[in-house]
Amino acid sequence: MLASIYRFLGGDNPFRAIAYENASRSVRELSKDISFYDKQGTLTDIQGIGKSIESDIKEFLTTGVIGKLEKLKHKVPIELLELMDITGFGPQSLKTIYKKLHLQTKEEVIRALEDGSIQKLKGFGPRKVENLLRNLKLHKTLESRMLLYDALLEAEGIINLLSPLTNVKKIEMAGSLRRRKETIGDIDILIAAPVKARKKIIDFFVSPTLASKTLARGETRASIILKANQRQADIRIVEEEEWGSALQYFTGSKAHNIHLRSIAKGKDFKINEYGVFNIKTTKRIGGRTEEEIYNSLQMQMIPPEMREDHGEIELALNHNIPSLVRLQDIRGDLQMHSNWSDGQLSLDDLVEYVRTNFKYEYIAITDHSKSSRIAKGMDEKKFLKQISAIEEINKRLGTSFLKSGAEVDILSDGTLDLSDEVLAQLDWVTASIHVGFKNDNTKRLVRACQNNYVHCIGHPTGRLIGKRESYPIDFNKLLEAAKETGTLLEINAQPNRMDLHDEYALLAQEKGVKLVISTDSHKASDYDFMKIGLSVARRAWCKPEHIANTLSWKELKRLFTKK
DNA sequence: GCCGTTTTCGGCCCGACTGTTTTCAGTCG
Repeated sequence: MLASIYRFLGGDNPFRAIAYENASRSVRELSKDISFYDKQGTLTDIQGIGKSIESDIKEFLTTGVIGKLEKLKHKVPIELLELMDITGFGPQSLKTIYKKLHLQTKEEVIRALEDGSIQKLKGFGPRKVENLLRNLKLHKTLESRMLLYDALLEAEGIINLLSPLTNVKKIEMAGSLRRRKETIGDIDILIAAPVKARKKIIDFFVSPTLASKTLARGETRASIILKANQRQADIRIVEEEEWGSALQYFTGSKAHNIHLRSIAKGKDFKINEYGVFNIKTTKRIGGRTEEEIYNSLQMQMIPPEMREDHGEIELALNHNIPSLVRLQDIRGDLQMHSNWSDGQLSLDDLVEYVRTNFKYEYIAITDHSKSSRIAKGMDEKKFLKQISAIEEINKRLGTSFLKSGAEVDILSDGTLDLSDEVLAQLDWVTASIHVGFKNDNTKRLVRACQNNYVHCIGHPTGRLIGKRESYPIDFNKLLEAAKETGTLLEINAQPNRMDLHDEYALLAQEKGVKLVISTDSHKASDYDFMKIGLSVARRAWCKPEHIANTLSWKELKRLFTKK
């Protein structure tokens, strides 16, 4: 809020607004609550927080308000500032509208746009007014973001259409999509093509095949609203020799790039989307590959998933970038549902499909337990029957590929929905909470960890992105319990779960709690979700050693000798 | 307002696109 007020006030010091924006972003991205840092007295260790903002935060934590903000609120049309979230409404335009027409609310602005009074102002022509109105409308439909998985599918579709065009030398996703953020605002695609080929590529991109609206089009870039899902997609076209610098630039994040550029500046280099340049000689040093960009600053190449300016640049300068876990490191999927409960495939079909399409060494069938009625949960008797069925299939195939398992419900008191006798006979037990989202579930989860037959806690926070918040939970207590009992935590790879999310997965990784990436699949197309879980792990800076299902089955079971 | 491997003062990423101008300001990513 302070950031947008200062942005609006602008004037003598525009950098104050930027400072507040930076601080606000840092606080938003903290893994722990801000009061934690206050208690520790480490607020000013947070990037972007100095003496002044520290005292603002302290004031807010003790009194619930910031005096400075309350005063400023009376100096600016506070309701108008909301409009700055909408494309086209910058501080200067709003200021003009406010000063000349004395408008106070969003509704008044919309009316003034429609009745032509804004168009009479200097700098507001008919096109601008039309765009502002259109962006206002658009903002409503674009409020929610895409899930990573949906955005990936959409982007792959666009790439498949564009890549066969003449002279498309290279094409790749960029932006938050390439960094694999859990939700995506718009789809960014980068293309390498010679100048003469660009017009045809852009013509195709903005054509009705893909676009329902063209937002902007130039010689090197274009923005459209996709026909398929009414989301925004952008393309940029560069020369092949600019590929690395352009890909680096358009992948971001913004904070990562700004940090990188300031380092470059200190070395008398300049980085832009066209390459790395020596400022003094104006000579181009590199830019054909991303490696050239980072290497020119004596840095290691940084994987896209790490580029958030959360300390990865310092790691790269010290050549300490971890070798992140890769898809080919994953040796098995440990949460899969069959048609014995709510899955679609029979055990036979499931095994055949996975063995044909994946190179796994093992998979665990983890059907639901009896209290999950809606999911056709199974009782003890049925689990015993399934164990024999699995044995029979393994025997017939001459392998031990298929592991018997369960996704057992954690009941309200923290006990489990299956008897220890049956749990003891299963190869793999994941325990999850499926009901009771309102109460603090820390105790339930800790008790589940303490059960000797539980290997893993499934979707530990219970959130559904955009639909349901996590149930209340003291995550640090869960981490302690997991660490103490040697219980693993799941990165559930369902696109709308991604649970643990990247920040919690990072905390677990730092604490030495091992993680498991599982698809929680219910049908054949779900098996692909593994890559979603993998991107969470990579955003949490996980190496293979942090992920238990990169181990062979023998090594995996050895983790539980304590239990 | 924040920050520091040239700096505790003087910087703060940088180029494309749009629309309104008639050479550029505003906005975005």
